[in-house]
Amino acid sequence: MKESFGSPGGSLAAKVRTLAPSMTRSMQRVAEAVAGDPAGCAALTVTGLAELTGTSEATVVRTARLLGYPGYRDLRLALAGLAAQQQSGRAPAITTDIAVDDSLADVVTKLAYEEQQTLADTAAGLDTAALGAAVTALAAARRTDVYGLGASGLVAQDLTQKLLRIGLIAHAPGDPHLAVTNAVQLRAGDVAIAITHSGSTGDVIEPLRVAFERGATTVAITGRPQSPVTQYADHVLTTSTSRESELRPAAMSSRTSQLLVVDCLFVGVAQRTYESAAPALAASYEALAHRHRAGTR
Amino acid sequence: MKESFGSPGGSLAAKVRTLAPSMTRSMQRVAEAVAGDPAGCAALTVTGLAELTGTSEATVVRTARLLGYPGYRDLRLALAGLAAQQQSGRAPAITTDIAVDDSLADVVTKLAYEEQQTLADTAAGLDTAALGAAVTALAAARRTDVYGLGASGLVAQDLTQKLLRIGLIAHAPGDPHLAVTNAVQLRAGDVAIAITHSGSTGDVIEPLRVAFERGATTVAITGRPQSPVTQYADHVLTTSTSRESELRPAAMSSRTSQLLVVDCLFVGVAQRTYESAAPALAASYEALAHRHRAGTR
DNA sequence: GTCACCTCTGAAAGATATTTTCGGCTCGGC
DNA sequence: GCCGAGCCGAAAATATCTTTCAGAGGTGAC
Repeated sequence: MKESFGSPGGSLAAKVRTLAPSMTRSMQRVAEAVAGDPAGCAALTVTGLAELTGTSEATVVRTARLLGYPGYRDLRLALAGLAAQQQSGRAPAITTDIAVDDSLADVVTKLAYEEQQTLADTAAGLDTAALGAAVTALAAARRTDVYGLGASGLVAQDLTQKLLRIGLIAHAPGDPHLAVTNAVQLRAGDVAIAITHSGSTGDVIEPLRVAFERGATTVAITGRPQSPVTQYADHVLTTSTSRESELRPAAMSSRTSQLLVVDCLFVGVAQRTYESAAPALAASYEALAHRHRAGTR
Repeated sequence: MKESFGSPGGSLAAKVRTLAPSMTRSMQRVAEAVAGDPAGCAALTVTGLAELTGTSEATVVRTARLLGYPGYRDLRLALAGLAAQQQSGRAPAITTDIAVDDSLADVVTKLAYEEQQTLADTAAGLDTAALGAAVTALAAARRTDVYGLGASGLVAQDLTQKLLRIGLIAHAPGDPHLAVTNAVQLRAGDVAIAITHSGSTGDVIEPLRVAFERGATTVAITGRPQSPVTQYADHVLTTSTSRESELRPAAMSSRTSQLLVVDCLFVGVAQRTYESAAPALAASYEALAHRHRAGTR
């Protein structure tokens, strides 16, 4: 299952981070060079870049392909564009990681900044076509299952809650065994969504595989577009991967990224089914009102 | 045809005008095409541009030379850069709400933008002193309860998961009755956190009240600093409230905001308890590793 | 520890794109 | 009408990019 990134203009560094794990050593060297000095690399031919990174032309081309371009030529053009953009638009860039001795005010600033960055990267890297396909499938689904464990499990529940609110039928089984038994019930026209950052969480892949084989439309939300989970996904939605540090585990940024994707799905579905979604939203709001005490003091 | 002056690449149109008189007819055609649609021309090969302008490759190359580039290849790179610059120069300026007939690409952009906004607002409005007090209490707590329902319930679970990962004892009872029975067990030195956007969710206030009366340190994470829940809170952490629209319920932005606050709490606590937190984090990471299948390629 | 297998890697062949060459062509002047 | 100057494009020559293929290196099984 191959998915192309939506906008080639999106942050290249983010793309490199996302795909780095699925790269071989020499490809990583090339990717690093490219992400580190776009302007410099744009001036080089395949051969030049191959020599600079101590690899071969073939590897350079392979890297370009992995980054979503048809070949090196196109990567080079994109690089030139990127360089020009950087030139004009000076990024402010808070570079340092969160340290043990940072003040709380620093922590707040850095966390907020990094999450903003994550959001921007995700938005830039999201494949609108795949998103559209997923939305269409969801809007028409008889029922929807959402699989996710750990931090991703919360995202799965979030999506489920939202879909229920607009009158769709959705489940987010937390127990992997139940997930599989649920998946068996799916058939063509139903939708199954797997959420996993690594893309290789067996307990999440398994129910998706079952759903896939039962003919349901399957969607994977993952940070690794080349990972096992995508084998069984009709549509792949890529979340961004930001560099992690000891104090800020990857789970944190992947959650932010996943939530944005899930929100987009939700809003998309709500648009498509507006006629029924709007009253359903209003109704669920009403139903909760009496649970909140009156005043604000 | 709009051209931006001043930027290094932007002078292309000017260059064309200056040199036009010394150009032959077919070269002018090429120069015009290039100045008129840099982005489009950047996508073409020599042959393509020659066909488009009804001329030959040789003429295209000659034109490139005249414009000051060593050959067409370099002109093309410059063109790509120019196009990217024009692209980015266009201010996005997202003002409008998400509408029913927005394209998915618009939805993605707007959602990302609004969430970024929410993050910035939250970071700016966060009371560092209260945050510090809450962190101190958490770091020293014998045990911690986190109360939240609905969307806030997921945030509560998120915090709980994280605290557990660094070796603290935390619970996020989902059932309001259990929450109260849990709260009864708390005493001085323990911490109770209530998460509610409205600040007036009875089922969340009640356990916090109990905890407060048992002498535990209580924290409220709410969007309404004047709401009932704050009566029983030693420390109040305010989340931002952005304007909501029909397609983007308040729950969405409050969740983003709440998660940032919760992340700050977590990182703060991890800093304070670094000695024990670091190995605990590493250990939980290890434990999960075998749940992920090997390959990614 | 050894073997078989699989993946990664770069050299070289093959395909494209760019540059150069060169001869035909047009157009103005005589 | 004839001549020359310079413009123009077809095609050859070159550079660049892409693909193929076989060896290197690592990994897991036995």
